[in-house]
Amino acid sequence: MATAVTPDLDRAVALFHALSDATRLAALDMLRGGEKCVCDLQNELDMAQSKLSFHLRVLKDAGLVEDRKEGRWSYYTIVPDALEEAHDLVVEFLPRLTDSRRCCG
Amino acid sequence: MATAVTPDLDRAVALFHALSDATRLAALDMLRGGEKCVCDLQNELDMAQSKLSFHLRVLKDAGLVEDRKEGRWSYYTIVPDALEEAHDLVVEFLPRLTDSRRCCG
DNA sequence: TTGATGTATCAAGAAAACTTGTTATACTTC
DNA sequence: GAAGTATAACAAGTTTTCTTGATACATCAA
Repeated sequence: MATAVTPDLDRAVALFHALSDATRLAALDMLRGGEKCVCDLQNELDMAQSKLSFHLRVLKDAGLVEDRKEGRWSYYTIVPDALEEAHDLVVEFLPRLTDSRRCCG
Repeated sequence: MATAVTPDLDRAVALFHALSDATRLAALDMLRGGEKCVCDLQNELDMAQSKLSFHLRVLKDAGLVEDRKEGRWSYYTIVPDALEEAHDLVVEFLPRLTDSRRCCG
């Protein structure tokens, strides 16, 4: 009930921050096509390995992606639930239909 | 066509950045109830005036709110279209259903 | 006009985020 | 093992963003 009315601001800040960087969105965009290894992301995004690793970490910490190790490769995938969550949070900031009186009479 | 497939990363970065701060989300949350003057936001959020002004500016620059002057007051309102835009951008990062083959065979 | 109020803007410092280069670790192949 | 590869993590420097205090401007009240 309360969660439906009052958005979880901390979670929202964390999610939106993770989404607010071009490198991270480019990586997410690649991952829309399915699981990718870091090597592929790195090849296509053409950036320093440590830089990509940093941004993947930010995405992972926000819960937007998951990783999986296999041999010497790490595979990343999008976590759709986290995007749903972001989606819901955005919607929660839409104006309420009621209670729209003005202030400062 | 291309816009439906490839999210506008710059716009997404700008919108998500504007949404990635607790002060700004708190202000937006207040504005869900309808138009408010800066004075009301300031009273309720209890912060330095210049700080609030700074964050309102960020929201305005991102197109998330609009302002209107009346006498010595400034009134702010949410721009629902911008939130719709953010909403759409989030959805665009959900994985595609097709083309989810793995890499690195 | 004078003084008070509401708000925006600016400048300087503080804090956070990002980048780059380096090092560490785990796995694989020889 | 030794050497090479994929990736993570760290450290130092840079850039961006945020905060704070001061100032400016417009409006309103007296």
